[in-house]
Amino acid sequence: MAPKSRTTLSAPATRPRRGTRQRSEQGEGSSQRRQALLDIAADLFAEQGFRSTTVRQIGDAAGVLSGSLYHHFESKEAIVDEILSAYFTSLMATYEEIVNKDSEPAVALRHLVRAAFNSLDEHRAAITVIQNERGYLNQFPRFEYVAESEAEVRRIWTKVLDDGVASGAFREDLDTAITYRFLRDSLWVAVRWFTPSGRLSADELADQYLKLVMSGLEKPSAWANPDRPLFSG
Amino acid sequence: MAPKSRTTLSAPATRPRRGTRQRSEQGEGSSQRRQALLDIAADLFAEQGFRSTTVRQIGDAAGVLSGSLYHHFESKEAIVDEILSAYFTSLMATYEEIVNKDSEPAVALRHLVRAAFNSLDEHRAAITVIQNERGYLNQFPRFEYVAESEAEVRRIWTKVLDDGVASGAFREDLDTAITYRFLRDSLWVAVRWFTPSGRLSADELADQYLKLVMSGLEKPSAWANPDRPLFSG
DNA sequence: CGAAAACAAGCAACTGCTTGCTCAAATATT
DNA sequence: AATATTTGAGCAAGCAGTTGCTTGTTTTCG
Repeated sequence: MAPKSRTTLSAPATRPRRGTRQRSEQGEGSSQRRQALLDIAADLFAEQGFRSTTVRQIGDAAGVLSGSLYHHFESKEAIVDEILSAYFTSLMATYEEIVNKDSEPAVALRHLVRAAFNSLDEHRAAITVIQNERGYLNQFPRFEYVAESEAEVRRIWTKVLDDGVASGAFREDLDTAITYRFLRDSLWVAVRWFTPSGRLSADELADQYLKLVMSGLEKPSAWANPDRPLFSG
Repeated sequence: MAPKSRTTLSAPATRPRRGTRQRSEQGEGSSQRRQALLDIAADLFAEQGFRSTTVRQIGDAAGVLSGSLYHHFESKEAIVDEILSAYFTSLMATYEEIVNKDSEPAVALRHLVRAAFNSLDEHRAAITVIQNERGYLNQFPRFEYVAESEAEVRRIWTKVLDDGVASGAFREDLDTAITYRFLRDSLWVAVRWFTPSGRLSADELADQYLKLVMSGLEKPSAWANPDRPLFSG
């Protein structure tokens, strides 16, 4: 698994660069078979991580010899690459929609939290791989976009927090940088135990989480209005 | 790295007791060299994970050929085993001390949180490996104690939360099981970014965290006493 | 048909681990 | 003190199996 100076970038990269003939619309070709293989690989990556998953395991799970995978994908790395880019593309679209609404910070935060929980199941593999293998992937130019996208995500969340502090919705002594890390960690790591078939749905879990995070563990003191809303909006 | 039906236990079986004195009950011997090798391996495990770290990398980092490691350790698994058991032994001792004090739930919680942050640096490798490789290690009887210890940890934390709800210190509508998971996740995953040489010390970070988690993001309403303590105790 | 998909076989590099040996320092015996 | 023995630590070489990937051929099927 040497770096192997392949220059292809992320998924939207245009060149299939496969041999002589360029079959129409290849590369991004979306045969169902191809997508099925991606899903199978994603499941394994989510379970065992990227490095610890072998191409032979992927082949076995797909009922195919490992060599046959290379008819569909350039390399094992190309497989995660597609999984990761799909995740970030989807995530960024969701975020765009949320922040473009220009809602109150507390409302925007709720939308972000819900979006996070709702993405856990569909993008389990991407989230797991990024968490467990960020350092490793960072070595490769191919995966530079991962760090860039993460920075963008951080900017979006932090802005919502900062806006909330500025508008008086959140406590003014909030360290938004650290708060973001706590939120991000607890949200994304939930990928390890959250399943939509469990006791709580993604939205219910998001609401539980918001209640905890907005109002805290502590019981409101007796002299405080017991009916005050958990969060405004 | 298959489970491998564990046939040879090697050395101690055949060898008769050494002459006059017997020390070094084999394996548990703790020369400084041995400890140094453990530390080196721990750093690599923390950086790359257990499965992705090779014995040759450990050897290289120690300035030794990989084969020489087997003079000190039975196997690569034996190395993580020692790292993990050391962690749990230390953690349980700390917990014992905390819960034996029988303090108020909010105080006990604070102690638990501080203990968690303070363990991050010293036990970085153990915490990282457990997080990223729990599923894999669970396959082996050798590592059964990991799951058992984790369950014990969960019991301890959950009891503190339940006590807090019962005593009225924490809000009564708290789902303590879910709350524990959120707390655990955000605390333990901080191992990825926390360094004691950073902006905040472990205790300072613990206090930031407690402030967030006890009182929440939301600004106390105007009619509430602005001087109410963040947590009692 | 002819393209898409899979197979069979294998390569070079790497995996955890074992073996037989060296060698200096510590310990025991004379 | 001088000699003999044991021990701790390591090296060099290599094992059997696994890794990602390649190549040439065969099957499947619209």
